[in-house]
Amino acid sequence: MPRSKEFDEAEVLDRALGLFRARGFKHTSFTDLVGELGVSRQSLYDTYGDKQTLYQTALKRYLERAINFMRQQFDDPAPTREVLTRLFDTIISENCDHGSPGCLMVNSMVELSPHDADTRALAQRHAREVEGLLASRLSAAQRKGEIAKKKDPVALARFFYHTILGLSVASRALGERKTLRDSARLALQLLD
Amino acid sequence: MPRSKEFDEAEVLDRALGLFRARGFKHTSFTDLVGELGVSRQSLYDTYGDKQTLYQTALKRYLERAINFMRQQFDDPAPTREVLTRLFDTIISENCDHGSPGCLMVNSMVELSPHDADTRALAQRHAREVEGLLASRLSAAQRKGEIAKKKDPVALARFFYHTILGLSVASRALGERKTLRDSARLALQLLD
DNA sequence: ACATTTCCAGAATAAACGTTCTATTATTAT
DNA sequence: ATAATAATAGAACGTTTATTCTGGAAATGT
Repeated sequence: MPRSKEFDEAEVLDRALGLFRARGFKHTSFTDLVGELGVSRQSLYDTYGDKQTLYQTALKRYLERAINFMRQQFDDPAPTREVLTRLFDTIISENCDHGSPGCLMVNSMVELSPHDADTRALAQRHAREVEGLLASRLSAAQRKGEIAKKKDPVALARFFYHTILGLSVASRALGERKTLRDSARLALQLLD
Repeated sequence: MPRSKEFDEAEVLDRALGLFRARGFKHTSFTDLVGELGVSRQSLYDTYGDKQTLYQTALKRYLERAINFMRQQFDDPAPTREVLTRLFDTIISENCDHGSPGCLMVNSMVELSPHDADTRALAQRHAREVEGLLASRLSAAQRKGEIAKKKDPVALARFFYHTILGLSVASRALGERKTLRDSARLALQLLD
């Protein structure tokens, strides 16, 4: 019967994700992966398929985690303003504090979306999901009178999503955490 | 004495810029450039240096144009709100309407800034310039009473810059022009 | 003990890459 | 006309790329 795998499939996938996130798809060679993951070339192919498939798998995992995290934050019964503030701060920290890797989805949107239909589809689906979560929380907050009622929650949700995209780019290339937090605070004043 | 160049150096540089902008640095091979610019390999090397230098030259040209355009928009004595609305709309059109090429600076920030110190420096300098232009126009508008006075114009300027970054990413990967315009309108409500 | 399967190290392959070289032709200023 | 420069096409070079192949060592379940 088979010999069992010597590495943790999920953990190695996460480390691959980290490399792709920091360097991008094209700038991460398969040899880089072999060297830095500590797993042999053949094992990587056997386990995850080719480079493109590995990337897509990592990206899907990343998006799933991002959506779950957001859903979980929005389960918090605290005031929406607080919840959103915490969410933005977490996103900024997450993007800034690990050697400026930015967000894998944003990196993919810029590097791959124009050439790769699959990535483009993932990006569009993810955008709709995020906007949906934001919009439903915002309209609930409006019903509870937590935030101003005169703005369209869907438009507001899209705007906040665009803000997150901008902060991710800025964190990758400029990376001044305090400045980004200030920007997030300012964006949230649109709730008034 | 020398034979004169058969191609317009500036025009070919602009076309190279367009290719880099649409596909990114790594995804644009030198052979692509030779094929699509209609200029021979050797002439490209003789005129612009190697691929990296060509890219940097194109990027600098792009940034110079962007700053000049912004400066020119801000020379308009019209109300700041109108000027900013027009500016955002132009940026969105520019990024959306040409086969989703996005913004070359944003693309560079994501693809190259983490590995390349020169690109990173260019990104930071450009960010400061844009923020500076925005901030001075905003504080002038505050003095004239065109917009609310209670917000810090520097923070507001940074926020608007981050908004531009976000819209550029969204235009590249999602590209729904009307949605982006709505977002820009919403961001500008922070002037109240 | 044995068959099975996975691991690993590294060679092999074929294509694409950036870059340089060669050779020829065309144009200009003197 | 001649010397000098720049254009062209395409071969050549050495590297790097993703991927596959080879062969052997290691470990597991029966």
